[in-house]
Amino acid sequence: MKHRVTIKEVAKYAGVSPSTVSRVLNNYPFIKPDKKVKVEEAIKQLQFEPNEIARSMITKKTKTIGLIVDDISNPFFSETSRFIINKARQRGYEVLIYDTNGEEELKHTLKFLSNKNVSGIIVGSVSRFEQKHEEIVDESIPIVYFNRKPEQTNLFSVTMDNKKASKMAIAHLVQKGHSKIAFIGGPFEYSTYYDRYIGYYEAIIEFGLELNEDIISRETPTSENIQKFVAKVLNDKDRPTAIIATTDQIAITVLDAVVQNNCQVPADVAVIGFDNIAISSNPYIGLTTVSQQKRQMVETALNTLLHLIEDVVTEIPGDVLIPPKLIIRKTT
Amino acid sequence: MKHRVTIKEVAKYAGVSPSTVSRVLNNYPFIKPDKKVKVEEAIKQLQFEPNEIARSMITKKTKTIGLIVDDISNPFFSETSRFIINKARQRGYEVLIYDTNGEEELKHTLKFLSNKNVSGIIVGSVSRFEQKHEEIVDESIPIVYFNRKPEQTNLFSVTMDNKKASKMAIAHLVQKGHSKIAFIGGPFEYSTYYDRYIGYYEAIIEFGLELNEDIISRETPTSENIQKFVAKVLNDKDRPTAIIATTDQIAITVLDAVVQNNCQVPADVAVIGFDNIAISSNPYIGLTTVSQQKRQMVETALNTLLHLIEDVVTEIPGDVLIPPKLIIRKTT
DNA sequence: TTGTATGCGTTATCAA
DNA sequence: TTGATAACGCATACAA
Repeated sequence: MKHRVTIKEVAKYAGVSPSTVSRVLNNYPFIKPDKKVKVEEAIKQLQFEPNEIARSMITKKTKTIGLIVDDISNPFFSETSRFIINKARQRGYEVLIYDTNGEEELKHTLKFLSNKNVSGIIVGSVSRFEQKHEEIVDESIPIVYFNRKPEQTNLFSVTMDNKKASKMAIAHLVQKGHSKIAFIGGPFEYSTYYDRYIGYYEAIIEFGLELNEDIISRETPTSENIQKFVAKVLNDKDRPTAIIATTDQIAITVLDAVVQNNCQVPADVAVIGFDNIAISSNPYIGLTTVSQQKRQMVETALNTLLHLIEDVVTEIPGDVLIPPKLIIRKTT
Repeated sequence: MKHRVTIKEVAKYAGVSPSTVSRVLNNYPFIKPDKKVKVEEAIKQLQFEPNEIARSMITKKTKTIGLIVDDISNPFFSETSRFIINKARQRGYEVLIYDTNGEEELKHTLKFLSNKNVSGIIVGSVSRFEQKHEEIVDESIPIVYFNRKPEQTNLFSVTMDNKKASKMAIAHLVQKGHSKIAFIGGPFEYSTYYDRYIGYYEAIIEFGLELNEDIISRETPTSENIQKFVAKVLNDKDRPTAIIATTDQIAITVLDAVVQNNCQVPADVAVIGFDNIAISSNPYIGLTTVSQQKRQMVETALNTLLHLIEDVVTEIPGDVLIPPKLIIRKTT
C-alpha cells in the first residue's frame, strides 16, 4: 500500500495552508503569484494528484458520466460508445457503461446511476412511451437522450432525422428503378423504428407507389423473423425488387435470406440498411446504407451534457436532429 | 437537489447509534437480532442507500473495476466487455472501460485507473514484451491479464490456448484434404498473434506439410495488407487451397479478397478464422472459426480478479488456458 | 453487544 | 489574500 501524497503534505512542503493548495488546484483567482508558484512547485516535486473521491464527497460530482445502452455488443452502440469514451476523457470525464440487456426499466437504471453519483447520463435507448421521469433522479443530474427519444420529455435529445433517412433510402431506390419496395422495421416502441417506418410510409405516398402491408414487417427483428419474412415475400409471384432493412444488422441477415431463396443481390433484389456500422463497409458485404453520422451525434450529445453539467448557460442546441447520409455500395 | 438519507437518520429512526447501522450494513455478526431487525426496517422505510463514495473514502476501494481494451468497437472486445459488465454488476461492481486506441502506454493507463481508485483491473491487451510493472500501480490493486499476456509477469492471466487453436484449425483443414495452407497473422508483439503463429508452425511440421514463407503473412493486418497478400498468394500457379486468418475480422476481409480474385469459398479456397465474433455466425458469412470461449474466459478472469480484490485466499486458478473450440460453418 | 469519538482528503465557510 | 475550522457520510478503534 503505497502512501498517496495529500494536500496537507503539499501545503507543508510549500509553506502554506491546505486551503491555499486547494485554491490553486481549483484555479481560484486571488492568490499571490509567488505562493501559487511555490504550490505548483510542491505539487510537481511530490507528484501530488488530488483524490477525486474526497473531492466527490464534498462536491457531489464524480467526473464520470453514465451511458445507458441496450447492448454494448451491438456495433452501433459499441462504435458510438467508443467515441463517447474518448471524447469524454479528453474533457476529464470517465464513462460508466450500463448495459441494460434491452430489458431493464429505465427508472431503475437511472436510479442506480444516480446513486453512483454520476455527473450526468446519456441514454442511448428509451421507449417512445417512457413517462417523463424528471423526478426520478436527483434533478441536479442532467440527462441527454441519444439515438432514441420519448414522445414526451423536457430533456434534450440528439437523434438522427430518421424520417428523412427513410425517404433518402426510397428516393435512391426509386431512382434505381424500383417501385415495389419491402420494409423490415421493428417494434414501434422505439423512435428509431417508428420514425423510419413513418418516413417509409410518407415516401411511398409521395412517390406514388403502392402501400402494401404484405411487404412490410414490424415484428421484432430476430434472425428467424427476418428469414421467414424474406422467404414469404420473395416467393410471391409479384415480388418486391428492393428491401429496406431498418438496421444494418437486419440488412446483413436479409442478404443471407435473399441468397437462400435463390435470388441475387442486387440483380434480383436490392438491399439497403441503416446506421453504417463498421462491418457494412467490408467489401464482402458492401452494404448500401443510410448512415447515422455517429461522430457528429456523439459530439453533440456529449457537448450538450457537459454544458448542462458544468452550468455553462451559453446556448444549448436543444433537440438536435442530425442529418442522415446515404452511402451507396454494392447491394443496390 | 433531493436530500439523500444518511446513516445517521436511519440510526435515529431505529433508535440505535450510527455505528450499529453501519455494522448491519456490513454484516457484522454480533448484533442482537431485534436491533438488527429494527435497523433493517428503518432502512427499508427511509429507502436508505449507502453512499458508496463515503465508503470509498475509508475503505479505499471503489467497487468499480477498470477494463483496458484496445478498441471497444472491435467485436471481440465489445462482446467480452458485455459479459464482464454484466457479471461484474451481479457481484456488485461497476466497470470503467478504458479504450487505449491501441496506442497508449500501459503504464500510463494503469496509473490513471489507479488514481481513479478502481478496486482491480482487467487488461485485455498487452504487449508480450511489457516489463513487469508491479511497481507502477499501488500493489493493493490486483491486475489480471485477459486475452493477451506478457512473456514475463507475476500476475495472473486468462487466455485461450492459442497454439492449440491453430493446431485445431490445421487438423480440420488437413482432414478436409488441404495440404497447402496459407496463414495471415499479425505483429508478434501480441501473444495472440505470436502463439497462433507458433501453433501453425508446429502443426505444419507435425502434419508433414511444407513450411513456405511465401504463404505466411505477419504484417499488421490492415485491410490493404490483407487484400494485397491474398491477391499475391492466389495468383500463384501452385496456390494454397486454404487460408487461416488469425481473427474473424481478418477472415471476413479475406472472404472478400478471395471473391475479388475470382475464386470461390470454399470450392477453390477454404477460409477459417479465430474468435467467433457474432457476425461470423450470420449465415451470409457463415465463417468457420476457432472459437474463444468468451463466456468462460470472462468468468474465469473476473472470478480471479474478485478473489484477489476481496482477499479470498482460497485457491486461485493461476494462469488459465481456456481450450479453443472449432466451429465449422460453410467457409471450409 | 453497543455507543462514542476519530479520521479518510478534500472543499466551503468564516474570520482575519 | 490567507488560514483555521467545520463539514461531507461512512467505517472503525476503543471504551464501555
